[in-house]
Amino acid sequence: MRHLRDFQFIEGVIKAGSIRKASEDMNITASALNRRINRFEDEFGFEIFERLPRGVRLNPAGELLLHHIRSQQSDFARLKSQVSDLSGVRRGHVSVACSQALLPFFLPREIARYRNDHPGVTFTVNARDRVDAERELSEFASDIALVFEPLTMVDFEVVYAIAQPIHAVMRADHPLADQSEVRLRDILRFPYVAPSENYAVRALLETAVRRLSGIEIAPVIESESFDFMRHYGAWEDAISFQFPVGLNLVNDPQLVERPLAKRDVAPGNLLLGQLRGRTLPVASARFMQQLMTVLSGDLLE
Amino acid sequence: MRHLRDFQFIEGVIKAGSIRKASEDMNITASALNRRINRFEDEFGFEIFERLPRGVRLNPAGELLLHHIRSQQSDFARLKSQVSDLSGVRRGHVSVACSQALLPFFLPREIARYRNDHPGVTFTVNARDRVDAERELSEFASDIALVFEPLTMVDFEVVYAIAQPIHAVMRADHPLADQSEVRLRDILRFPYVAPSENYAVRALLETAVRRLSGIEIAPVIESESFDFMRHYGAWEDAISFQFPVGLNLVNDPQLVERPLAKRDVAPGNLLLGQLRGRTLPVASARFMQQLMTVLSGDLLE
DNA sequence: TTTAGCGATGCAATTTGTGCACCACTTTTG
DNA sequence: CAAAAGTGGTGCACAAATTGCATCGCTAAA
Repeated sequence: MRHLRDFQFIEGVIKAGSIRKASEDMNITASALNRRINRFEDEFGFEIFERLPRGVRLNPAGELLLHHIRSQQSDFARLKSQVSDLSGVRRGHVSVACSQALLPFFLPREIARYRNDHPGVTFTVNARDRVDAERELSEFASDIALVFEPLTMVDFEVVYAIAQPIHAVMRADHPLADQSEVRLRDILRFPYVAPSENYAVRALLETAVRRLSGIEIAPVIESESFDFMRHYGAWEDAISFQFPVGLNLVNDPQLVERPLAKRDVAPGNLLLGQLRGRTLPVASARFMQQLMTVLSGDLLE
Repeated sequence: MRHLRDFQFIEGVIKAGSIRKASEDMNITASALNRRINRFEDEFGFEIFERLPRGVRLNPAGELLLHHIRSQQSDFARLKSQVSDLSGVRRGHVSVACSQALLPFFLPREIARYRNDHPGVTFTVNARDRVDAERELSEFASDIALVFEPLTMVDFEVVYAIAQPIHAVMRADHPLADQSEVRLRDILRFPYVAPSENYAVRALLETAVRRLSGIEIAPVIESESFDFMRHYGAWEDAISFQFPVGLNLVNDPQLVERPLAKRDVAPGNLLLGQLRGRTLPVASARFMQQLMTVLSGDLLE
């Protein structure tokens, strides 16, 4: 669109780091691009770039402008999707940043269900940790985030939160498998695998174990991949940990899941969120609505 | 700004109702303006105007676009104000749509206090009824609304609500003046003035009186101007009604105010609000913050 | 039926944007 | 220490987009 062209050029310069480099990327002469930038700054009333000997860099005013540009592009995309909506076209794109745990079962199921009703809607799904997820939201790179307790919460607006007790996953013939809930103290006597430190499951386990003084957490395997840990159980009889939303063991007769006793370990919080103050495109808003519905339903089961 | 020019032209056409009329208002030929509109619709991918024999009118897609335009202009203004803020300029403009009752004392006092700290900030204040106030918010014509219980609430986001019991205003030598609170039944025996039907005070009184079957509300004067009604008390010994936030009788020895008994008349709700989902300019957000503080303080007094 | 007002369009004039060559400057490189 | 390789900025001629004018076809009001 015509009215966003200056913004696109500005974005290009930001990404390239210099006007000349950007000009090569964008099929325009450096001089023309330079004049566009200068004219914009003139009309805007403020400089937005620092001129350095090796290129340009955004100044604080430029940072604000960049956020405005991103927000504006996203707004305009939403407008177009709304308009095609009322023309009966029903298209759109949803991008989700989520914790690893949701990749194998939960999100595929939900996205398939959504696309069954709205085949014109496409998706982007990326695994992101809590910090990156929030950053993606604020850069308008993702519409929706679904993560476990982000650390920093300035731009993250929690739309829905659901407590997730940690479950222990073990073989069906494991000595603890006949208990309806398992005690942390019992688990620590058997081999177990655990995620590395910057994952919510590990943080909660550490906190809980620290209360049982004298015991230290000592997984036989430490990994960042929940997928790996879940499959490892097929080879060694070791307990792994997962949030229920990441589990779907009904078809696997070899494995069972048992919740950890609530008095031992605090539950994690699965947070469904978006960029604070942002109005989502129709498709994303509807998908978020579906997630809320299914999450609150899971709670009731 | 350059990138908003198409939008300004579109707005002009909407306001004028025809391309030719708009072209006269905006120093451009009808043909050029016509081509701008057509080109925009081309690039946008949808028509936004219905072509009628006597001019043009927005179609539904155009209505959505118009809202986008308004929102965009307001966003850009906010961006500029933020940027000048970090240049240390501290300027801005706040526009308030409010109930009549707040015009004589409350808003003048608060605005003066705000401008004492921020002399660069200018204000627009307009008296609007509940429906018009909400419409102004959604058209980005006002930033903040301060009204008594708007009827329709779709676009009105209540930021702060405070209950306001109706007070009776009477001469200091009135027979009821020695009571700390007055009963509705007693008041109805004396002459009183009341606002016309579409004001919250009147609606609450009607509801209350309707419970006292057999009695009908019968003001000796009915007016839309609270100012007039308050001053009328100087000429005839009649009771008038007001919300406390609209009163400031400490300097007037002739008049006293007494709350109506709570069990007789429900209190009104003074609602401080903005357009749902909108991020206000810095100046407006700060002024709103001040209003919240003072309103919650008034509650404690 | 006439008339007045509307949006659309072809064409020439004009304004605006672009590319090229070059400048002044700073950091990196030899 | 000097040359080289970057950078953003600028004057000038040319290309492209925009505008204004005249005019068409159309519809509702007079």
